[in-house]
Formats: sequence, C-alpha cells, structure tokens
Amino acid sequence: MSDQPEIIVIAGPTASGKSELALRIAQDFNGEIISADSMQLYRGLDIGTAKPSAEELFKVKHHLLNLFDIDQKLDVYIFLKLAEAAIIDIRRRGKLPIVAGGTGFYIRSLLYGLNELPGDPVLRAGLDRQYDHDAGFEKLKELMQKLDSADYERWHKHRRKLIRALEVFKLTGKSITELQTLNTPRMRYRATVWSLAWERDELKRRIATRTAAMLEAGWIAEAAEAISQGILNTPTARQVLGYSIINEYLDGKISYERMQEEIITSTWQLARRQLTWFRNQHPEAETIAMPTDYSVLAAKLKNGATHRQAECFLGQLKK
RNA sequence: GGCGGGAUAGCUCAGUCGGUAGAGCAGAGGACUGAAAAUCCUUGUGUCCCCAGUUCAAUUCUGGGUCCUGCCA
Repeated sequence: MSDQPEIIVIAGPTASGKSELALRIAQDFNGEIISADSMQLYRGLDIGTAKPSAEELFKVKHHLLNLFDIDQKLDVYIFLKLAEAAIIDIRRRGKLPIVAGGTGFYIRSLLYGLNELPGDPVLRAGLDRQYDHDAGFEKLKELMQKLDSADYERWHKHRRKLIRALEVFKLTGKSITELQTLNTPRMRYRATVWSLAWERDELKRRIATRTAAMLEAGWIAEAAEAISQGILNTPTARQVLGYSIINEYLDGKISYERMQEEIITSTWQLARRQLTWFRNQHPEAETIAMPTDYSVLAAKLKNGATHRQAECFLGQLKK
C-alpha cells in the first residue's frame, strides 16, 4: 500500500466542479479537504467565493476556510505553512488529505515548495508605504536599476514584484532572480494531481449559470455587508472578484444586467488565467476531461499508482 | 411633417485637408517563487451603410436612397 498517494490534489478553473468531486472522494476514501483558494480563507465571502454549503461542511471536514478577517493581509507563504500543517494533521489521524482549489500559485507552492527566501513583514510594510503607489514606483525603478539590473529588467513593469525583489535584496544583498534559480523545485509529495478540463463553451455556460445562481442566492446582500466593512480598501481581500462590480450596481452606476455581464466576463478571464497556469505550471498534473464518470475516477484511485511525482520538477526559470 | 447629428473591427468610437484605416473594451496566446479571484506582456483586414457622379484614385467630395438618433411641431 506504500504505492498509495500521500495526498490528492484537485485543481482546475473556477466552476469546473472541484469541490463536488473532492467531497465525493473524501467520503469514499476517508479523506478531509484542504481548500487551496486565496479568497475562501476569509470569513464572510461565502456566496461570492462559492464556499461549500453548511451541509457539505457537516459531511466532510474542511480545512483552510474562514480563518481570517477581511482586513488581514495574506500571502502564499501563510497559506503554505497552514496547508503543510493541515496535511500533517490529517495524515496523523490516518486520513487522506485532499487539496482542492483554483489558486494555482498556492497549489504549486505546496507541491514544489517555495525557495527559502527571507521575508520580513515589517520591512515590506515600510517598502509598501514608500513605493506602492504611482509616484513611488518611478523611484523604485530608479533604485532597483542601480541595485540589481537583473531584477529590474525582469520586473520593472510589475510594481509588486519589484517591491518583493527589493525586500529580498535588502535582506540578503542578492538578486531574487539569482536566488530563485539556485535549485530546481521538485515534487515534495507523492501526490495524485488532477486538473479538471471542460470544453470551452461548456465552461463558459457553467460560469454564466453559476453567476446567476449566486446572485439569486443573495450575493448582493453579502457584498453590501462586506463593502460596509470596507472590503474595497483592504490590503488583500479587496481583490476578490465581483464585489467592486456589485458596488457599482449598488451605487446606481450600472444596471443589474450590466453587473451580471461584467461579473461573468471577469470570471471567464479568471478561468482563462487559471487554465493557462495549470496547463503550463503543473507537469505533474493529469488532465481529466469533464464530465468524467465518478466511478472511473474512483477506480483510478483504488488501483493506486496514479501519482507521477518521481520525474516531475519545474523547469529552470527563464531569464 | 420641419431642421439637425450619425452610419468605420464582436461593442463604444477616433480618423483619413481624396492614395483602401486605428484606439479602448471584448476575444485569443503567454508570463508568474511572500497581495495570485491579483499583476503584467503579446496579438487588430474590417463589403469604412447602399447606388450613382466627379477623379488617375473615393471610406473620405457631390447627389440620391435606406436605417438609427436629437430638437421643434
């Protein structure tokens, strides 16, 4: 039985049916679910992030849901530490960890680890204050051009990434680009990784249908509440899709139909980025053409040896 | 009915003092190692509404037509 995977990962774009599949697998294989979703980590964004229902939460234990308030700042590293701890916890209790979510960056960091580069929240907060605005960006570029031309070349259009590069440079005296190239990330788990893939138009239809359902389920009231709590000005949670569009509707700037259309469009754009990510960043993943009968997938797991981590590593970073 | 404005990329529109045209959005592809549901990069041939006229040459000028739209009746 040593051939069995240590963890199962179900990835894919939004509205691809990850949660549903994870739930069935968890029930049939004595598992618990770890959400790999940057926004489900927050309390209050239930409908808007399509969190599992109370009933589903009752059936199967879920981890990494509702752990933070909306005004708290999050990042991959925080997720990574929590997810690693959750895996250890679940396995210690003899259960199967099932990671399910659409935040590819988080999933990859869990599977391959993050280079042990230093981070200093206090330093970064200072850098944010100094450079994370249009005026500061110009100064940041000038500074980085002098300090480290490799980082500057790579990131001079991404303010945030340049700030992180500066942070690492200040802590180590070295270029983040250089440090990231030091070792090749390899799979750290014996994992079965599935990437759910739908035919394009079908996924679009699912997104449209689900958006309508979410709005009918009370998303607008939920958003109004989050907005009154200031979500639009929070450091991380303000990036959630939908809420600022709903805000425009609440302000009377756009019609209901327009709001719904814009949400569907943004959701599709998200899905496309996710598809690009899973297509190119996950050599270990097996693509599952949806819809696929659950029985077929369950059989795959029972047969074991579905993981293929041994030969998987991420390609060298391009210069 | 009268007097205007408009008709150009899937959408909103710019432009061509006559040499067959370009932005934003959408769409497509890509990147991504501490904000990732974010951020960024690449990618634009379409009867320039129709017909006739002037011209070497008309989407651009002239005339007629069709369809939108504003104000007055």
